[in-house]
Parts: sequence; structure tokens; C-alpha cells
Amino acid sequence: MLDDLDKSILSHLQKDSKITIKELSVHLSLSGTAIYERIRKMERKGIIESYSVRINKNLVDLGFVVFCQIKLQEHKHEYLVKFEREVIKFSEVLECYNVSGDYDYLLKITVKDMNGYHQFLNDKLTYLDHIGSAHSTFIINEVKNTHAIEFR
Amino acid sequence: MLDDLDKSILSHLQKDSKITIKELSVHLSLSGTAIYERIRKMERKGIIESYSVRINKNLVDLGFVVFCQIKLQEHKHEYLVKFEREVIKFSEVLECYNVSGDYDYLLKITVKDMNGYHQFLNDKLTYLDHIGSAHSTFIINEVKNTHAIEFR
DNA sequence: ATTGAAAATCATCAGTA
DNA sequence: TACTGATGATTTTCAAT
Repeated sequence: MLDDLDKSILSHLQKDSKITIKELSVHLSLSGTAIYERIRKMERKGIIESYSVRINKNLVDLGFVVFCQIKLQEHKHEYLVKFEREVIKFSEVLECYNVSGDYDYLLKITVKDMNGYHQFLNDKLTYLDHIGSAHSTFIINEVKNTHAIEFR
Repeated sequence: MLDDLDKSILSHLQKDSKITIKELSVHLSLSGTAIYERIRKMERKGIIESYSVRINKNLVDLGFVVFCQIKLQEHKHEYLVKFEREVIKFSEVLECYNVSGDYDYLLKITVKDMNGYHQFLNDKLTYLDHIGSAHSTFIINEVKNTHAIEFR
């Protein structure tokens, strides 16, 4: 489905989407139009979902990241739906997954600091209905964090 | 540090970094140059880390996401360093955090399917030295996954 | 910090092999 | 699928405030 040229284009775009078609065409020894058409095709197919900027969380006071595991009191469909509908509204919650194992949900939360997390728990999360238990895992250090997919 | 205009620019850029300065200047009632300079400043300060594309993992056969918690046998500095140096090399590992709690590390791993994960464990992870135990949490459903920071 | 306009660069589209 | 050449749009720079 994707040949090596497509993969190479995607790798470059993931690293820096502001790279010009001209630069790509030099690197990959292909005409600008050919590169352009390949990108358009991947956009149309939905392989390229969006163009975005990455922001340094620390510099905007959101450098404290916590993974929070949550178990609901009961697994009634209605409770699950309601929990999901509410939790995605919290701006602190960047990711929320329905997971296997002891807990039902895994949340990735960004706040300013421990105090900000405390406030999030007290003012927001604990107000949700049907929460059984919550367990927080704090990030001490970020060893690796890439959004770029490597093709293999 | 960031005023409301900066935050608004960042919000737009996170949603779609291909938005033109002209469009931004219409939305925010500011001249093109003013927008341009504000963006440049945020780039220089490192607030805008990079421009990138988001790729649909499912469409490139990497839709199976697993969180894997890892405990080392011993907490010798040398072991930690070696583990980190090796684990970041695996293309399947998108994120690796040093965390609080029962486990030492939390890894976010993307593979094609369960079989791909099995192979990753057998061919790669279990070959690393000093691993005490590993616990996998499988993602059943993605309720929310945004890379965009909301300013508040 | 902002403006408006000029200059340089780029994305995009026909036409064609 | 890919290429060349044309054009309209966009980014970037600059003088002035």
C-alpha cells in the first residue's frame, strides 16, 4: 500500500511538516509534482490525518504528567457511556483509553504541578458518578516521547 | 507570558498548522505581520517545538496499542541507564517514562496486532538485561486521544 | 508591537510523455 | 506515475509608526 518513497515522505513530514516540496524532491530525487501528488493521495486516504504543531508542555505550565487508572463501581453500559462522555470534556485529560486488566480506564493527564493535579482530582474527577477507585502513576522522567511512527 | 492572542494562535495551529497567516489575521483581526511575528517568537522561545503530521495508525498497520509496565531486578544506576539506552531504540516504543509506584517504567507500544506484540516481547523486550517483571495493559478502545493542549 | 506593501518563495494545475 | 513549465497564493522582509 505504501512504497518506500511514501514512507520516506511520511518520515520527513513527521519530523518537520514545514519542509518544502522542493526540498523533498531534492532529497528523494523526484519531481515536485510527483511528491505533491503522493502527499495528496495520502491525505485523501486519511493516512495523513492532520497537520499540527507540537508544543513544549513545560513552557506553558503543563509539564506535570500523570497516568490515572480508574475502576467503575459497576459495569453497566449506561455508567460507562456517561463516564466517557464526561471525562473527555476535561481539558486536563489528553488521552483516555478503555483497557484490559484490573482497571477499566487509563487516563493521561497534564497539569501544572502536584497541586494542580490535586485540584483536578478534587474539583473534577471525583465529581463524576460511579467511580469505584482511582490509582495515580506519576511521571518522574520522560525517557522517550515521540509521535513519529517509524516504518519497518 | 502568553496572552490570549498567542493562545488563540496556538489553538488554531494545533488544529491545523496549514492554516495561512491570512486566515489567522482575519479570524483574530490582526495584520499578517503581527501574526507572523508572534509565531516566530513562539518558535524561537521553543514553545512551538515542531511542525508535524499526524498519521492514522490503523491505516499503516500499527493500530494495536499496549501499555507495558516494567520493573527492573535491581535499581542500580548502571542498570537503569542501560535499560533506557536500549529501550528507546525499539521503533515499537513510542513513549517510555520513569514512573512512581510498583513499577519502574511505563512504555507505550504500537504494533500491528496481538501477534506483533508477542513477537516484540519475545524478540526484543525480553532480551534486555535486568528486567524483573513486565505487565501489559491492552487498549480496548480509544475514548479520547488529542495532542492538542487546551489553554485555560 | 503593529501596519501595508514589496520581494522571494512556494503550492498547485495543465498539458504531456 | 511522473515530468516541465506557468500562475496564482503565501511567506517573509522591510520601512515607517
